[in-house]
Amino acid sequence: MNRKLATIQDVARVAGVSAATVSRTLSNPSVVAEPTRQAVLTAVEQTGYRVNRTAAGLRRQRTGTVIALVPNLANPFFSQIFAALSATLTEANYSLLVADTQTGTDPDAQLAQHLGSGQADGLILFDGSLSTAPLSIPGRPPVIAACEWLGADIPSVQVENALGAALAVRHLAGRGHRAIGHVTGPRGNVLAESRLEGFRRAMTDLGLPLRDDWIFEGDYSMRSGAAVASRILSMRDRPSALFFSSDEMAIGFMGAAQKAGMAIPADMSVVGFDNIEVCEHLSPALTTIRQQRRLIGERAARLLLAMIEDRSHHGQSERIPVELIERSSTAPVAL
Amino acid sequence: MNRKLATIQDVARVAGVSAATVSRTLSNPSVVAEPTRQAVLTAVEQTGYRVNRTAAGLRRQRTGTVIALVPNLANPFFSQIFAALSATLTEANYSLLVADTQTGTDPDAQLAQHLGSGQADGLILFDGSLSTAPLSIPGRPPVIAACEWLGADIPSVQVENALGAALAVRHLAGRGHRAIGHVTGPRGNVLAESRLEGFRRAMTDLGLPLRDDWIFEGDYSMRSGAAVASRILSMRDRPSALFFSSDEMAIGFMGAAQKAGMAIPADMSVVGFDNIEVCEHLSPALTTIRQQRRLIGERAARLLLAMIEDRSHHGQSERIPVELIERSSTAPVAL
DNA sequence: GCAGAATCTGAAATCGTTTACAAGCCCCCC
DNA sequence: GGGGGGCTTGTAAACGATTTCAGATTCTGC
Repeated sequence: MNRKLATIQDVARVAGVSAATVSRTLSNPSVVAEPTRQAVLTAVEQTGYRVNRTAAGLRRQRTGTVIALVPNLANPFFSQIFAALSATLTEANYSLLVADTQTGTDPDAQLAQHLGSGQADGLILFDGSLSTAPLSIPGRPPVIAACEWLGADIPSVQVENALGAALAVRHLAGRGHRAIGHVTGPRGNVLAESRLEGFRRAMTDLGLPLRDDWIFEGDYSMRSGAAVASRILSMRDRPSALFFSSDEMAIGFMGAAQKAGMAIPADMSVVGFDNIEVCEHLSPALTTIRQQRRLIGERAARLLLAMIEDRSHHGQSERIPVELIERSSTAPVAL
Repeated sequence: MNRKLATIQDVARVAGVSAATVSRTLSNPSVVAEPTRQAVLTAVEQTGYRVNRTAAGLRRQRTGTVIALVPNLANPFFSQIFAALSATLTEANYSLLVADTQTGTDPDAQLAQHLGSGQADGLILFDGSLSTAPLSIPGRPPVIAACEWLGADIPSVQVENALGAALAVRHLAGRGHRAIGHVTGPRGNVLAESRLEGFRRAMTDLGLPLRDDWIFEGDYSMRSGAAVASRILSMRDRPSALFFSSDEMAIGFMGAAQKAGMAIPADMSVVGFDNIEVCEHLSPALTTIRQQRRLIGERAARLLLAMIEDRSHHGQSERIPVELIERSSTAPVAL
C-alpha cells in the first residue's frame, strides 16, 4: 500500500489556496473566481483527489447511502428491483447498500442498528415481517416499505396483489374452469395472505367452489411447487387448474408434474405470479400475473428520495398495477 | 422528524462519565471498571444509542463497507453470490454496497471514484472489462476480481471455465456426438473467451471437427439463446449437440426449439453452464456445468477480508472447481 | 508508611470535510 | 475622500466518534 489518499489539504497546498476554497470549487464553483477555480481544478487533477465521502458525510449530516433490507438476498426476484433502485439512486448521487434480514442477528435488532447508526439517509424494507418497534427511535432516517408492507403509517410501494389473484381466477373461469386450486406463499407472509384473500374473494364472486383441500401452502420456492405436484398427483379428485402465488412454485410444479406424465395445459392449467424472465421460455410458456419489478424499484427510490429531500417521514404510497400475461400453460377445461 | 439520534455525548451525560469512557465501554469493555461499565450500558439502553458509523469510520480509517461492482445488477446470476458475500461480510461486521458499472457515468470513472473516495475498505470487481488504470491511484483500498478477472496482479476468485467446457464436450462425445456446436457469450468477455478456448481445445483433443458455422455468438441472455434456435432450425446441416456458455441461453434455445417442434434431447442434446436453480425443474431438466456461486461469494469475501486485515494488495487467488450435472437434456446421438 | 506499579478515567487531539463568519480588496458614487 | 456594497478568500468551528497521554486513585510489597 503506497501512501495515503490525497486529502483536500494536499490539493489546497498544491493550488496555493485554503481548503475552504477547494471545497467551494468542488461543490459550489460559481462563488470562486475563475483563475482560482482553474488552479484548484488543476491541482485536483494532479493529485487525483476525490472528496472523502466519510468526512463529507459527517460534516453535512447525510451519507448519500440508502439501505435495502431484503428477506433473502439469494432470491433472484430482487435482481431487477435492485437494478432499477441502483439506477435511480445513482442518478441522484446515492449509493445502494443491501442487507439480508435473515443473516446475522435478529432481524429487528438489525433494523434498529441500521436506523440508529446514521449509516444511511433512508431505508427500503422489503420484509413485511419486521417489527415496527425500532421505527420509534428519535432522529431516525425516513423509511419506506416495498413489495411487502408493515403498517399504515409507513409509506409503501405495493403491487395490486388481490387484483392479480382475481385476474388469474377470472382468466381460468373464463376458460370454463370451476375446479381451481391455489398454492399460497408461506403462512403469515403479507403477500401470500392478500393473494389468498384475492383468490377467495374472486372465487366466491364468480360462484365457484372454494375447497380447502385445494389450497396448498408453499414457500415461493420451486421445490415447494414440486412438492405440491406430488400431492396433487396422489389425489383422486383434482382441480383442473392451479393458481400459484409465485412463478417459481408454478415452475417447480410444472417440472415435477410433466416428469410424472401430466400434460400441461391439457390435464392442468397453471397460472403463476411475477412474470419472471424465464416464464416466456418454458415449455409450455407460463401464463402469469405480471409484476413490474423495475417499476417497483424506480418508484421506491423516487419515493424515498423525495422523503429524504423533505426531511419527512411521510410520503405518497403507490400501487403498481398488475396485468395477466396469457401464454400456453392455460387452456379451456377438458370436458 | 423528531430530534436527532443520540450521540456519545448524550450517553456520557446520562451516565455521568466522559465520552472516552463510553467509547471504551463499547469497543474495549475490559479496560473499564465494572460499575462504570454498568452505568454506561444502562445509559446506552436508555438513550437508544448506537455508534455513528460515519464518525467512527472517519476516526479509525476504515468504513466497514465493501463494494461489489457488477456489470449488470439485474442479472440474477449474482443473487446467490451476493447472499454469500453478505453473509460472510456480516459475520465480520462489514456491510455490502452494490453498484452497477453500466449505470451512470463511464465505468472506469466510477471505479476510480469508488477507489478514491474512501467509501469502502475494499472492492470486488465482477466486471472483467474494467480498465486497470484507476488501480494505480496511491492509497487505494485492496481490490480483487471475482468470476471475471483483469490481470495477473490483481488477486481473483475464478471458476475453472476451460475445464467446464471440456467436461461438457467430453460428456457429449461420450454419448457418441461428433457434431457439437457452441454458443458463446459476448465476444471479448473473458469468460466467453476461455470457455470457447476450452471448447476448442477439448474438441481437437478428442479429434472432433471444429466448424466455425457451428459456433454462435450470444450474450448470455435467454433471448439470444432463442435467436440461436431459429438460426439452427434453418440450417440444413446441423450439429447434434450444443454447448451453451450460460444456462440462460440454453433455456432460451430449448424454449424456442421445442416450440418449433424440435425434440430435446432426441433431436438435439443441450448442455448449459452455471447450474442456475431452474435447470432442474425444466422439461427436460438441463444438463449443465455447475458453478458454485455461493462458494464464489464466500471465498471472494474471505480473500478480500484477509487483504483488508493485512493492509495488503496481494492475496492468494483461488479457483473454484466445476462439475458436470447430468440431467435429461442430453442423450446418446441418434443414428 | 512509602515507592512504584497497576488500574481507571478524562482532556484534548485527531480523522477530512463543510460552512458561518469575518476580513480584505476593489469599485462606485455621492 | 470616504462609506457602502460586491466579490473572493481564509480562519476556525463544527460533525461524532476514537485514542493518546497524563493525571488520579488504589494496590502491592517491603
